[in-house]
Amino acid sequence: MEKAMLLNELTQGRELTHLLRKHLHLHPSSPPETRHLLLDKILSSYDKALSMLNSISMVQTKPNVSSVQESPGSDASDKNARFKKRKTCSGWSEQVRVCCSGTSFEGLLDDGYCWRKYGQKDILGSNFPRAYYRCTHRYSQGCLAAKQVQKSNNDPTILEVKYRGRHTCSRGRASHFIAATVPSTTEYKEKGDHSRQQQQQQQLEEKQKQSKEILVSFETGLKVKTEDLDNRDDIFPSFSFPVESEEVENGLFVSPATSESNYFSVSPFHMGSFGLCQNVQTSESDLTEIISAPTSVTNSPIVDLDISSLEKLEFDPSFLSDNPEFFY
DNA sequence: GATATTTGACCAAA
DNA sequence: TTTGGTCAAATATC
Repeated sequence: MEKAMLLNELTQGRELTHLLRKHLHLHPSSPPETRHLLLDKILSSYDKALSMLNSISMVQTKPNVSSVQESPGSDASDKNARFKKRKTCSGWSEQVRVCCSGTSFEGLLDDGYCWRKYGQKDILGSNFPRAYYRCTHRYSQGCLAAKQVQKSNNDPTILEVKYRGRHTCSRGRASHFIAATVPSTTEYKEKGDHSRQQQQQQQLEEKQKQSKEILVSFETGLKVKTEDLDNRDDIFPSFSFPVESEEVENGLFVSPATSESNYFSVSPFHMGSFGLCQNVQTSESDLTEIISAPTSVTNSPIVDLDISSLEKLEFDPSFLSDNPEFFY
């Protein structure tokens, strides 16, 4: 499955390159923005492919990449365990990409938990520093959840967030970012589990009514991607876009059977992922539709597009493969 | 005063 | 020796 996705990404990159070439040769007077967008897409596609390769190699070399929380020495509250873990072994296992079309990330980073920043580092080869956060309740409740946030090299509007550990704290905040649970919802669609999916949908709708503030954040433009990860069954319970749901806690939202990327776009300005180019208005009901949009998620490899300015390029991934002649 | 953030230093893995 | 992750003192904010 990952191989197929990888091929898909690489194929997409190749075809986008052809498209760019076509633009350069046949439409030399086309606006430079279009070319830049194509370039961005190509880079994103290869980015994705590379990250897939990385995760695959991680699986091969480290069969057990489970949450660090379960490994000894990861409990930083234990002073004696200080520095025992390091980087690649440290188990940053869940990666989410948050893209903001605006200038502020704060709302998007508010994933429903209380995080406390404890460090920041310049990372070699990265244009932007990486910030380290841990749960505010680390010491009061022994919650070991942590995350690191870094702007993407290729696209500073994208935040790459890696999560580690589970939240064991009793968070007292309203649930946020329902959208984050969407991946699983779409999984159900894929699997044809309609009844369960309907239940999820109802729950989503209820929760949406309870958290209008989320919409404000969404209106600023948000893309969330969960990249796959080997220990999928550990992702969503510890995934830090919480939903106060028994089902979530019990894993109904958990353990997607596939390793496809899950990608969401809920911005009227960023409805750009392949296959998710419907017109969108930002309202609660529409948000629900967006969230449940099946095609956008599993069929859409992460490609950060801003189709708003690239309307002519709207297409579906299947279109790419079904219509290779389009590019020639 | 309590809590959060910043930032230089430290540690250990690579 | 380099570099990522963390600590903790200083500083800022409420």
